[in-house]
Amino acid sequence: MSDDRPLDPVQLDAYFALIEVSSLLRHTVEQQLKESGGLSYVQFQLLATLGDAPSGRRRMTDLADGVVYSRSGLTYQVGLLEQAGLVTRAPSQEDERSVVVTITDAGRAVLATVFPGHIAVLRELLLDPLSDDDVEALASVLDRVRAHMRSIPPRSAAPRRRAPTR
Amino acid sequence: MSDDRPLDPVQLDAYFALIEVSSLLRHTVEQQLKESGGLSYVQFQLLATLGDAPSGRRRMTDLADGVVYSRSGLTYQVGLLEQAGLVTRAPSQEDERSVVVTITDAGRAVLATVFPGHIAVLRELLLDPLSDDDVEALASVLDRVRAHMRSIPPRSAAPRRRAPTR
DNA sequence: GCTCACTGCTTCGAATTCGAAGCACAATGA
DNA sequence: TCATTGTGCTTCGAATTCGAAGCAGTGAGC
Repeated sequence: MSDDRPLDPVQLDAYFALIEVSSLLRHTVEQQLKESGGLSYVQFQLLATLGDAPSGRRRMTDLADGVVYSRSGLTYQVGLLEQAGLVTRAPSQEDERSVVVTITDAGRAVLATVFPGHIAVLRELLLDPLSDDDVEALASVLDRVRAHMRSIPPRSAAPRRRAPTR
Repeated sequence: MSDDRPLDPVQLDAYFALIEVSSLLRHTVEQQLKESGGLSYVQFQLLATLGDAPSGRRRMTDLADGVVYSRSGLTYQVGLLEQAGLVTRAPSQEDERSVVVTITDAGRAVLATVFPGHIAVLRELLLDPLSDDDVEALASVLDRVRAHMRSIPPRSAAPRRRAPTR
């Protein structure tokens, strides 16, 4: 099925540049977040996701999906946020298994504190060297890739306990 | 200096898409590497960098720069690769402080084993939904961003032991 | 109502990660 | 030459990460 020829230089370049740019961006952002609000990148993503949500709440599972993260890691980080008073955890009414996480006022406050610096880093590193058209093009291409990725079943789609080939 | 206005939706979208795409890509690639060759992503990057180098050797520092990684983490991972027999470590002749890492034949073999699957994942996730022009555009924009990032002094550029403001 | 498979989350241990501190060599300059 | 500063790497401890296993609660089928 899949094509064994090597990638051409432009494809390789796109790939390497993507990895390097996102790594560097993430590193810098992480540092800014730590300095200005004592947050890790994941914690910021979680708070931001919650801040966007209708009433500031989401189920653990939905959070994990939005953040590309392992379940256990999520439990850990949400635990830290809870300790810090930035979120609240409570079992769902509808489904006794689910846990609903809610952002607190303190959480929103931290978010507000951290945001300006966050945006400044984005501008400085990512946006400054690009024209509006560039940004548009980048968004357009990556949107398409993202949609494609989401539509593909994850590699280990095998359910938890399932007779293999039987 | 920096502009306090919020980002417009397209800019935000470009940013979020960049993060999500690179995270998902990295996750999937990592998994493929682990299955097919028992390598972590960093280990693969290191081997690939060495494989590209003139005579398969590089100093630790140069490796770290190419990979966006902490020094101590590099020491750890190179240690693992050495244990596995995929690289060799030896002090540099010219500078007694430096350590020169060299890829072994076994290392090249693993690289060769892993590569086809690696490329297949790239195609499947990243390249398939894109036209040649899209890839070209992506590479062009990200190249520019990468060059810009490299030209900016790292945030904590302060030398190791330095009187602060004095 | 019961049973059985599934889902949502947490706990556990092992592996990886980072930054700070330490060690040895190098280079500068008095 | 010798002190002083700087550079390259490693070691150390603490924090984070993941996957596997475990524990309820749900829901489908009988």
